[in-house]
Parts: sequence; C-alpha cells; structure tokens
Amino acid sequence: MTVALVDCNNFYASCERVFNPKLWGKPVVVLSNNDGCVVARSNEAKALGIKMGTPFFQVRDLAAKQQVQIFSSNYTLYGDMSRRVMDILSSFVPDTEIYSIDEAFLSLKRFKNIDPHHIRATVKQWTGIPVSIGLAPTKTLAKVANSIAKKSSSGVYCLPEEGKELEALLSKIEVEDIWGIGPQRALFLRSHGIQTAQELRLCNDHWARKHLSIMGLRTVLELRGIPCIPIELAPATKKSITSSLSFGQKVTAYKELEESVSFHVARAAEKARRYELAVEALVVFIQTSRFRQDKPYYGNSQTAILPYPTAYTPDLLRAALKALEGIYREGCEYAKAGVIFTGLVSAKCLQTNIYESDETFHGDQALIKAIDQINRKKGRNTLFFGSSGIDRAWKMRQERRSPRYTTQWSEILTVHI
DNA sequence: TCTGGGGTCCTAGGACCC
DNA sequence: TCTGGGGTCCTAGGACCC
Repeated sequence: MTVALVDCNNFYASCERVFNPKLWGKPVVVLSNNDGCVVARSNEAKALGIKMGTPFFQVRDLAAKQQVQIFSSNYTLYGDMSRRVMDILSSFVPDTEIYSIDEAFLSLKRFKNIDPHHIRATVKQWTGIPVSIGLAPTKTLAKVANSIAKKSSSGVYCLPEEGKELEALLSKIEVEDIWGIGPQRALFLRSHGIQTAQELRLCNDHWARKHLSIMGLRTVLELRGIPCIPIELAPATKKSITSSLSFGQKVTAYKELEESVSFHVARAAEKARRYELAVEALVVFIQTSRFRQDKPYYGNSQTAILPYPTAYTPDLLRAALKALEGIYREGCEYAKAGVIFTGLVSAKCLQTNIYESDETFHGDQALIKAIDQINRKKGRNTLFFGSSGIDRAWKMRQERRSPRYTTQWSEILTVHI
C-alpha cells in the first residue's frame, strides 16, 4: 500500500470537545459563517438525522428539543488544531500532502514499515483529535478505505489488493460516494446503469473520457489501482485569493457596501503579502439573496486591472471602490459582498517602470509592514483602514463562538480546583 | 425572519494570428 | 454547388472538492 489518507473525525465538533469534555457523548453541531448552515456534526447529531449543509433555521426546533450543543465556526481554533495534527503526521511521514483543514495524504513509498495504529494513537494523545486512516494503492481508493475505517472500531483499514474481496467491497460503494463524482456525474452514471464503484471501475475508457472528461477517466483508472492523481508534496502556488462574507443583516446603503468591500480588500491583501504575492487584477462582487421569492435577484461583479502588480492595500482599495461604483444599484437589499484577487505573481521579482519611483510601485513598505506586524502580534484588526468602517453594522452573525483557546492569552482555558 | 467560504480544473466558443 | 488549416489566448460556465 502506497497511500494513506488520514482524516479527522467530525473535525470541528471534535475541536470543540477537546476543550469542553462535557460535550463527549452529546450531539454537537457547528454552523457555517453567519450561523447559516450546519457544517459539522458529531455522530450523535448525525444519528438525529441532521444533514450536512442544512440551513440552521430548519433544524432549530429539533436541536432545541434534543439539547444539541450548537457552536458558531471558530476558524482560529480549528486552524490551529489542524496545524498541530499535520505537524504530528509529517513527523512520522514527511512525504505528506495537506489536502484540507482535516485531511492529509501520506505517501508511504519511502515508509513501508510505518504503523498506522501508532500514528492514530499519537495524534489522539497529543491533540485529543480522533482520526481515521485508510490505506490503498491510489488516492481514490484510499478515500474508499478511509470511509470503511471510519466505521471500524480500530479506525484503521487497509484495502485488499485485488480479487473477489475488493470487488465485493467496491460493489457496496454508491457512485455518489466516490471522490470526484458529484451530484451531476452520479445522476448521469445512474442513468447509464452504473450504480456502484465496482461498476464504474469496469466501464469503457473511451466512454469515460468522452462523457466524464479527463478527470473522470482518472477516477476510473484510480479505482482500478492505477495511480493517476499524484500526491503533491510541495504546496501549489496560489492562483487566486478570495475574501467574502454574508452580511449579518441586509445592507442597502452604499456606504456600508463600501465598508465591507474595503474590509475584504484589506483582508485579502494581508493574505497576499503573507504569501509574498502581488495582484494583477481584482474582481468586486455584490449580490442580493438568491432565496428571496418576493424580490428579483441582483448580482453583479466588476473586474479592475491594476496598472502594475501590487499588494499595497491603498492602491487595491482605490481600484476596488471604483469598481464597486460601477455595479451598485440603488434599492437592492444586499446579502453578500466580496473581492477576488487574480493574476497573482511573486512579489519578489516585480517588473517596474524606469520613469516611476519605487514608492509608486510598492507603496510605503515600511508602513504596511508595521501594520501587518502589529496585527499579527496584537490580534487582527488592531490597526485597520478607515474605509472599512468602525461600527460595521453589516458584520456577520457569530452568536455561539467558543473561546480561541490556543491562540489568545485572554481566552485560554481556566481550570478551577 | 433565518440558506457558508474558499478553492481548483476542464471545456467550449470566440477573437485573433499567420 | 464548391469558401483552408493550424494554432494561441481569453473568458464564461460548469463541475467538483472540503
């Protein structure tokens, strides 16, 4: 077996439990930003029939009746816990691809003798987070193995190599549960008589290439045990940076829209600087609610090309606010706004212009560095741009967030004896 | 009343080039 | 009657992932 997929069980819910042991054995649910949808559930909450992605208001009554413990997303905490888990994994197997906040692929080519049970026990002991580990010859099959591991008592499962046993297992995997097969493809496959992973595995290559695109063909081959999706050991270079949020309450005033766009520009620019990237173009977008039946939907976006690649917030703000002017429509109740930075290039080797001074291109570097440093040290938004507003009536709802136990001294866990 | 955020890749079609 | 061939780049939209 050359691939191991390590996946944290009910990750956000588990993070909450680590610092609040009373939650063990109880149904726990974590909500998306703006307390909108259910994005994580403990096994007890799953057993109550609360589905992933359900709008919270639809299960509010059920949750209250069943005493479900509800949390707003605490990404500061989850991000930090994720880093701890990943650090442990790469101390066992350095050839690791961090695939998402709660998942990592380990390449076992150079580490054939690694004991997955030991990894699992160490992560649990050092962080409190339970993980499941699936082993297989390809990433797609490792995903299958992991789903079986999740249901097993040991939390580890190694997929059989070939033959009847493997075929029987794959016959029990529905097509929509295969990594890379979403709702559209699943519908299509079922309409052509392909219901399970085993059936997809046996389909014709040309047919798969034609109807499922090159990605679909890769999935088919991976199910056969032929690796087509490599484990990426080096983090890929970023191609875009997005910052956007739904408003806590509907926004109609231009000034508030302007504030939120400014807020997102500043946030995305900070991220760009952290990655040492400069921005060639940005997109500003605003939209009303897609769910309102009584009012027409309005959503629009405008792209602004910067005169030169930059990560200097004031230059990006100017361009973004000008773009916003072009798409604002009076009388709409906006639900969401955001920015996307694209055309990202390394800030370390920028093409400059001999007719302009350095400051024109890079802005006041000392100032922006100082702002970033202070915010890193003293907490986000200690210093901010005035155009982001002070009251921020539009800010997102976050009514049940737990403390940021591991990253803020003032919110550290206290123990009473 | 209340419905997340941040990404990637592929494909088709149009514009444009020689 | 009959109207080239080969290529690149860009964009919008679709599909997928967690």
